[in-house]
Amino acid sequence: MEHISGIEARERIINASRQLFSQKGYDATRVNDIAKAANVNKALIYYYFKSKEDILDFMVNSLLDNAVSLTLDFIQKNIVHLIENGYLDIRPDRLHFANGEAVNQFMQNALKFNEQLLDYVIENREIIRILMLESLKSGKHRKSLFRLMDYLSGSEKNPIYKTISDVDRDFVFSDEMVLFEFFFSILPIVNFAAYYDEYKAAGSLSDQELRDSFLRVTQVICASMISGSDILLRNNSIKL
Amino acid sequence: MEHISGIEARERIINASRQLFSQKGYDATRVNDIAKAANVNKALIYYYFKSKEDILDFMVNSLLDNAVSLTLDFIQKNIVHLIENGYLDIRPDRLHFANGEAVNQFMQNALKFNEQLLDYVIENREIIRILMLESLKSGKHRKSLFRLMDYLSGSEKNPIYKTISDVDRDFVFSDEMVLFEFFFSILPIVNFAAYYDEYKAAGSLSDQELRDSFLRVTQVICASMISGSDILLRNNSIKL
Amino acid sequence: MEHISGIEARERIINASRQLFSQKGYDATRVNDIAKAANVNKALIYYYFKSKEDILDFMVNSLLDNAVSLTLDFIQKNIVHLIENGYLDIRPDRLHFANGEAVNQFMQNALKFNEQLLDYVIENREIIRILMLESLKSGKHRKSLFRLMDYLSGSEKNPIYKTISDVDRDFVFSDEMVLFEFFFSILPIVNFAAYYDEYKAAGSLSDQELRDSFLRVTQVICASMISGSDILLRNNSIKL
Amino acid sequence: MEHISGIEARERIINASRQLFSQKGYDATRVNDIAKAANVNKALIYYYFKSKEDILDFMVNSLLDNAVSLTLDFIQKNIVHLIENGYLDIRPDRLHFANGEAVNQFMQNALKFNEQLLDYVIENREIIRILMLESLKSGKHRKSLFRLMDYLSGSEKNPIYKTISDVDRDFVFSDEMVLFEFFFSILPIVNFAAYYDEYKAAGSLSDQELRDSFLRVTQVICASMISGSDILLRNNSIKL
DNA sequence: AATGAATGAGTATTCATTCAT
DNA sequence: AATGAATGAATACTCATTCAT
Repeated sequence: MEHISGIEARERIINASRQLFSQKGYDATRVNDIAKAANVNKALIYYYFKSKEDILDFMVNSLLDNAVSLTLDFIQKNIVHLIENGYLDIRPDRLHFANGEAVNQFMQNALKFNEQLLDYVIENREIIRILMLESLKSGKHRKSLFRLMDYLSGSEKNPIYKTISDVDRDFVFSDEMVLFEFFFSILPIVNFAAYYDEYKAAGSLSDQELRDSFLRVTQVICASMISGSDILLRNNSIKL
Repeated sequence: MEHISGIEARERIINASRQLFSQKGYDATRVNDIAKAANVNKALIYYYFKSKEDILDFMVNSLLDNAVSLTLDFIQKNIVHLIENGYLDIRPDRLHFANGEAVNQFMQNALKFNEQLLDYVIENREIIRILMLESLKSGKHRKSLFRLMDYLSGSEKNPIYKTISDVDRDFVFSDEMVLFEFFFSILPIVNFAAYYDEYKAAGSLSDQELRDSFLRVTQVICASMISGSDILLRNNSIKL
Repeated sequence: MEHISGIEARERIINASRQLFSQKGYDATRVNDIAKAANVNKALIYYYFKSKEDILDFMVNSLLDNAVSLTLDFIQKNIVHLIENGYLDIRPDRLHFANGEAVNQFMQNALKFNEQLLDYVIENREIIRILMLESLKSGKHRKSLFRLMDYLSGSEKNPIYKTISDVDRDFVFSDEMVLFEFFFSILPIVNFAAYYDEYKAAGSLSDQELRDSFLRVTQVICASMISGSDILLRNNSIKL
Repeated sequence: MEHISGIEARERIINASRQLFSQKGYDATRVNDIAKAANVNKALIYYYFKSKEDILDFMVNSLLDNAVSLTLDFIQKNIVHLIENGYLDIRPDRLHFANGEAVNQFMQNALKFNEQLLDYVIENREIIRILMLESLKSGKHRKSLFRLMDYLSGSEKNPIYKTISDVDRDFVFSDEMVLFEFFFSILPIVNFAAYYDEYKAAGSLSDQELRDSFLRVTQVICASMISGSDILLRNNSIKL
């Protein structure tokens, strides 16, 4: 078997694995099939990776690393700046902005971030699917998805927390805010990516419409966290 | 092997399967392990079920049937009644209520329904997990989760649509509303159930607190669909 | 595949394994070959044994157990009796007998024991071969052969030592005696069994002649341990 | 990978192979492991050796050649001289010496030879181990160890026989003597070397003590072949 | 002399399923 | 209804060897 194109064998193995893991799940994917799809000798897979699981680990880790750096970048460029200048105060229940101007700027930047994030997850939806699949099982990657949630918690090890904490000493994540963020922000995005193709096949929206619709709702959710919105969390107008 | 308790062998097989499928995923679960966990002879599994897949099918189908009848019941008892009496008009972007009284009644009933639904999915979270797991793969059950979305679409075959349509001839589901409902209502609940144990292990909330927090947010999302809320969908204040 | 004869499948697997391990060594024996030789389905081997190594373990352990019980039996019936009646005193360098009569009786019994032992090892020479093979490697059975040597050492756990010690309080194995016994008694017998077929093929002796010749030499070695023989161990006529 | 020391790659390959073959056996040794242990590229092994087996052959052959020349040297310098001068007559059952002086000289020289031989085999115990390991299998080297026995047989091709035969026309090896020599002289030495490390780990003797003990017993065995010893072979005092 | 990449044929082990009783 | 034994087809992984440079 020759170097068919410039894409190196190792690269082809990763691509084929991603596609197959994403389609059939890790367990149902056969190393044989990866070899065929990647057009390499089966043994070569073991030349580059210690085991089938090693391929999975590699992919999961790269994804998480990327997602986190994307988020950190946003916070660094936006939240930090607003807090430093006194335009934003993060309280347990809401984000409090100094004025409408600050709100507008935040919402605009949030939109940009969400657009960027959405594009990233849609592009990487195969790995996201794998990540979800594995996080639902009891194996090694059960907690992988929850690593994302860790970035919503207040630990010194959490770079996101630390970044905000450095400029806002009083800052604290409330449990309910974390839950809200996780189940109504992170997971919807992850789900959106994971079920993107399914959803598109089922619905009538185009790529662009689908993306925009989702973004709009994302902004709604985002807005609901801002003080002044009549949608409130705990101890507020809505009683259980 | 004797009848250790009154629980029949078939029942034990189903329980063991549910637990194992939920933990390790269908593919990674071995018929051998099911036999051991159910404390039955491996061959007996094939006496009760045609194949390993047959066990999965059985469980997925019973869950979906239950979830749908639960929802239909809610709609029958609430939505239908409100529409018939002219208190509610479902429009593409929002739910329009005749007065505050109607809103209050709706929100109260929605809360009851969500409580009921939440309890149901938490109790059946193992099967939900399996359902998610399988819906992420390309196999037979890939579309199982999307069957739920079908109940948000306007098809004569959809009993929910039909039920509402019977009392509101103009009624139509807008694409964006379906998307909103699916990604920000159904999927969060499904995810909540699927990740319930993981989330509890990671966070600090008790069963009750966790459930209440989630319900509160659920109400927020629900409220955002009601006209008068300042959170609006398409063609509204939030521009992309 | 049917029950071809009365010999059960498990038995056939063991026999085939013994033969193949003995011929080619454990590592060079293929589970496939065992299956063919035993005329069973390859998977059936894993029904009866956890792994290829498990078969080896089973065989090595049965052999050692048998050999030890054979030896214990001899000591119980002979040595113990002689010591109790004051006919034999085991000293660090030699066996001291009360009179020629005792020597004769001992030598006769030793001959019987050696005959029995020789027949046993020749019959089980395949496993002995395996045992030697494995004891030369660094794996799990490296020390298996040395378990035999343990029966020449003075430990309360050693049933042979204990048996003799019970009737002769002063009794002690000298290091040199153990070495002598091990390298010039046990190992020659083990080697004899292991190389039996090779030796026969190379030499001109019949089964009977070969066996008798070896026995005669065995007796010589045995006799050399008796006081009065002019062949002496440490601190004796032969100086280095 | 660079030339780490002056030891050439080929040398390092041989050393690594010897060690690994000796530890794990030929079959269980991987070419990969040899490459790592020798700190050379795997392909380089095939530059120096035709195949894995080729490495084994090389080592086995060098050992045997050395051992034989060592023995021939001893016979040339001692036995031949004694026979020529009429001091020694080799008969089927025993070595007959003309007088005590001749016996003493022989025993002294035998001791020297045994010391030399012992040092040689201990130093080369890794290869000896390999030789034993392979001689127990059915492969190409099954007969390697028996090549040593060939030097005890009366064939014109046997340089040892020829050397003695040249000075003692009546000389003949009796079958029983060959058996005695092989199982109670050659094999114990070979075994001693093969199990040297194991034995040392198990026992309490130092290198020096262990070597001396073994030598002493060797002399005992040697002495038992001399006429006048009361330990006799066939047709003698010990009857079966 | 040296090496990173590649490969065909295996190798132990597993697994869902079936059979005979 | 229940079971111990049996099986064909895989399955992940290995290994000695070769190739191209």
